[in-house]
Amino acid sequence: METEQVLNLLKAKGYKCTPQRRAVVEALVRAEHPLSVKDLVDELRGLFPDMSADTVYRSVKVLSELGVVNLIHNQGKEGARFELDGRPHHHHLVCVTCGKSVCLPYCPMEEKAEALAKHEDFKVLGHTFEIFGHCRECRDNKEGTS
Amino acid sequence: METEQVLNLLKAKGYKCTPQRRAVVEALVRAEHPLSVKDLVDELRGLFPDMSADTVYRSVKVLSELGVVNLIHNQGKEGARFELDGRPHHHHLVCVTCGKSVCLPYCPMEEKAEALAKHEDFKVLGHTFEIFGHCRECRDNKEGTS
DNA sequence: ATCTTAAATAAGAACGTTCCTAATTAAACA
DNA sequence: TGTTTAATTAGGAACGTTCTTATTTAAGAT
Repeated sequence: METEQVLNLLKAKGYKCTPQRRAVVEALVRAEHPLSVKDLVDELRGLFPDMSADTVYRSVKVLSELGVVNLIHNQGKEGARFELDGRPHHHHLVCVTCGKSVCLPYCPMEEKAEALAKHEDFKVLGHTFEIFGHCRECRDNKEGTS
Repeated sequence: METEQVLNLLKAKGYKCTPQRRAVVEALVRAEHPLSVKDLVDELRGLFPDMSADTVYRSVKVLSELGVVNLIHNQGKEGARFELDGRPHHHHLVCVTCGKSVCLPYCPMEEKAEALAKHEDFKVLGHTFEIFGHCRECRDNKEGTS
């Protein structure tokens, strides 16, 4: 997905297109892997020396409400990560050692879960699903150093 | 599940049985619904005036590692909640307005997810799955006041 | 081009949670 | 019973995230 498409979507939904937001979108478009808020702030401080972390948080929040960005919760000490969503909704395997995430082409909501929520007369807004553990590489490294 | 069983399990696993921990366990055994850390701290300050929040966090962490306590992550502003796990592993519907949670007799890991993680050669440590939205009551209240 | 206004911003306070450190204490053993 | 030791504790610092407030600004209307 391209920067202008995202910005048009923002406008269409009544959001303003500020230089800071454009920069956040551009950084996400450029990114090869999911970015943390710290990644984004550090990168964007080059352009906007007093860009606040809050602006990044609010930008990615809006973008994920629009479905343009995926939020990857991290169990570990590291914070959340964000990626542009050029593909259908999906979830992640997250390595608690190195923080890397692998996309999972599976969503439990498409199965029984949605029906169960309906059954409880619950208006669903969203859901989380993540698997965390150790990736192959981190397990190999541990063996090597022990 | 009863307090002494839990404490025996703690001992059996090499954890110490401190008065603070006993009190945390007793509070969870007594509880009718999942408790937040604040709930626990407020309640236990009666017995231990300078009980720290950290002690509660560490206690419930140990208990959930032992599989005795379930952690319910909350998306809203309110923090996590904990409940004694007397039943098989399950997940929750969480209302983002009132914070209440409803147990969901369903776990996506039992289905395709486990196989997909294996396929990525990923050593699974755990997972999260929660559905959030508005419960019936909160939707009714909103209609009434608007 | 200017005015108006609702939305976005930066800064820092606040909140939930984790981490660090020094002091305390439960449990095992002499 | 007293000693030793590793686990646990309280307290506060630190971290990620959200909220509050006062200021700025993009976008639409004049």
